[in-house]
Amino acid sequence: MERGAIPIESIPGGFDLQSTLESGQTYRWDRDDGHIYDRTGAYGGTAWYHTVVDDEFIRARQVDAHLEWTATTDAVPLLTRLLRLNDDLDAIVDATPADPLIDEAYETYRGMRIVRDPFFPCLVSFICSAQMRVERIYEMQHTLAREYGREHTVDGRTYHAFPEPADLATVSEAALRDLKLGYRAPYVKASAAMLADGELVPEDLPNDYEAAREALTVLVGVGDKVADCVLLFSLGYLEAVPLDTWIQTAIDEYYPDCDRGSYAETSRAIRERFGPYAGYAQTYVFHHLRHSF
DNA sequence: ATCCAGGATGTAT
DNA sequence: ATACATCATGGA
Repeated sequence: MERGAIPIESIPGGFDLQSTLESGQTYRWDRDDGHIYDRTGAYGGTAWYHTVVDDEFIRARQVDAHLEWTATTDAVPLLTRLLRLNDDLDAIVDATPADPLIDEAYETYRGMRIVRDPFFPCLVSFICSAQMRVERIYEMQHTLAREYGREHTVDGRTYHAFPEPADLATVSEAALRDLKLGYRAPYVKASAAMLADGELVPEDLPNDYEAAREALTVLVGVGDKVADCVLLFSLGYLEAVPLDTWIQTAIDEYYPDCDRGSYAETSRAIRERFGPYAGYAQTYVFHHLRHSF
């Protein structure tokens, strides 16, 4: 195992590991203490988190102004990619128009970053997110990894990667339903098969945001909202604004003029108001609304 | 018991 | 294009 520490001061705009990993963006990091998704605790905690990505095991925590890690390889490049450590948060905040709600969210959770999750686990987690609580989405992804993900043994303990598309494409729908995926089971299986067959290649998606969103909806169980989540939390389209129930409530209360009736038009109105990093603003507001509840 | 949770799909208009 | 019922599961 290798180990290291990234000084927080070297991360432009600061960093907060807990809010980044426990804000409903990614479902691929587990806390060592087994306590998933602590909605009551204050941020700035020093818990260890771990994940398996690209056949590598990574463990990380934030303490004493450092992002500490141990891993089966040099984790700095991986952490930089997964947690978008090169994003200049100050510049992103500066580029976002002043707004009371967004300013408050940025102030409260400053340091939280958009993640860059691997495509397939991100896709599956948000297909599963339909009409589902965040805590249970987490459970479903954990179960999928445990049942069908490749095993990694580290210090005598077993961890699991997330399954590949081909792994879930060949699983029966009934088996997925047994994992409590409900009506999402056939969606996951069908989309996994499409990816395994190369019917959609994430790397070949158009650069244009709206075109990419439209292209993603060919997958089963993927509408505009899930597509936006994948574009934002995996593919780096920082203007993507997932219009979920929480954000819709915020629109009703704070930005009623942005509600244009349809998803596409409301999305455009929100993006015109909040700019090229509207996805960052959305994620801060989403987390702020849920966490302050 | 009834409602709701990071929605999408099939069908009818 | 838009409106509606339907889709599992578990917690409040």
